Order: sequence, then structure tokens, then C-alpha cells
Amino acid sequence: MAQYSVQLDGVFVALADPTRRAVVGRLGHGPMSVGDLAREFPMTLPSFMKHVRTLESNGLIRTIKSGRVRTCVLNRERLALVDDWLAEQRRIWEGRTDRLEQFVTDPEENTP
Amino acid sequence: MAQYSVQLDGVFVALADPTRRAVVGRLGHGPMSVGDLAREFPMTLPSFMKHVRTLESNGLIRTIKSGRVRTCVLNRERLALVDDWLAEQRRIWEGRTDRLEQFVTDPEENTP
DNA sequence: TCAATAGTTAGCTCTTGCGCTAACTATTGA
DNA sequence: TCAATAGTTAGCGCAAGAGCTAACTATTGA
Repeated sequence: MAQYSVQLDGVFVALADPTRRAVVGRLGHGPMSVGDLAREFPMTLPSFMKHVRTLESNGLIRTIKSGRVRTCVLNRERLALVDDWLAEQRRIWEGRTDRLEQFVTDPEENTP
Repeated sequence: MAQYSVQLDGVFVALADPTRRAVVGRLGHGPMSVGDLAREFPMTLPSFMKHVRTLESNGLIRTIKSGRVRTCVLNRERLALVDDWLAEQRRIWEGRTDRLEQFVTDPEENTP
């Protein structure tokens, strides 16, 4: 459970950067080499590589080096963690008594 | 669309911190004052307040001050942005030809 | 009216994140 | 064999993030 939380944290941190989200989007179309990916972003290769490493170390992608080319593959299962978290939030707020609506309708009631 | 991306970015940044995710979870049960929320986290009130401000400025919660008490309310609609993003990712990878499976099955084929 | 409560502001430290350049290794193909 | 290609490593600078303390304001309730 703590483990789960650490993983979730890594996934959210990885996705908090627009470049990395774009990479995820790009890899949704299929595997791609680091160089081909990098060409689409306005930064140097070493900078881009850091994003690749972040995505990989947080499990969102896997990479395989063959010859001098490193190919990146999306790891879709990892994105499911976000889905799960959202589902849990929904479960929480659907399970509660309807205090939110009460509050919005009549704020006084909740600050006695 | 750029606007959308900026908002999405804020949401992911806000959710990248475990304290802030926990606050979102906590507020799923209903509105709560800053003080009551803060009591559940191992940090000082000023530190905690920064998280509250981050959540608020990124639209994940709203806060209302009444007297000396500031009450926090979850803004569920904002979380839907994450849902939408995930849905788009799914749309992308379902729309593509099945290169991922090919790659996983036979990596050589994709690095000619 | 005055002490306690609830939050706020200012300002500091320390770490991490994101970008860069320069220089390097390893592979490839002519 | 040797130049071009693809990535890697090292190290720097700067900005932002997350925490803290100290001192402050505003409200409340006895």
C-alpha cells in the first residue's frame, strides 16, 4: 500500500511535465527511437534524455537499445494507476453523505 | 487548446504531491477547514497552507473564508480533466495500427 | 476586554528539476 | 578504415518547490 503510493507518486510526477505527457501521447502511436522523438521537441538531446529516463524509471515507458538506437515503448499498464486513483476518488465522494451539496447551498450550516 | 493544456498541466502538477493528493482524497468526504485538514499532516500550518493555495490556484479546490475559518471544498469537475486526458490516450493507442504488439513480439522487426 | 484561536505574511534554507554545453563512446555504412 | 550518426556522461546555472521559524492580523468567546 505504501509501495502503491510511491508508484502512484512517480507516475504523477512523471506526467506533471508537458514534454513527458507529449512523449506518452506520441508513443501511443507506436514505439519510436529517442532521436526521432527528440526531434519533435525544442530542446537538446541530453535534456530530452532526462525526460526519457524519468519516464522509464517511473515505469511509464520501457526502452530497448539495439545497436546505437534506443527505442521507447509505452507501458500502458502504468497509466492504469491513474485510472485507479481517479476511480477511488469517485468511490470516496459517492460513498459520502451529501455534505458537499449542503455546503454549497447553505455555507452557514457547515461553519457553526 | 493551449489553454486546455495549461490547465491540464496545473492539475497534474498539483496532483504530483502526495500531500495534495491526500487533501483531495480527504475533501472527497466533504468540506473541511484548513486547520482540521492540516492537523492530519506532519507539517506546520504555513507549509500546509502553500499546498492549499496550490490546489486552489490550479482549480482543484475552492475555499471560502467565513470569520476566521477558511473552509476547503473539492472541485470535482477539475479532476475530470485527468479523465479526459486518459481517455484521449486510450483513443490514440486504440486508433493506431498494432505496432506495439508487433514490437513486443518481435523487436528486430522495428529496428531495421 | 482580553486571551485564545485560526490563519496569514515575510523571509530563510535546502533540494530538486530542467535546461544548457562540451566532450566522450559506440555503431554503422560507404 | 574513417566519417557520420546515435546516444551518453559530466558538470554547470538558474528557478521553483517544499519545508521551516518568527511575527503578525483578525475573530471569537468567556
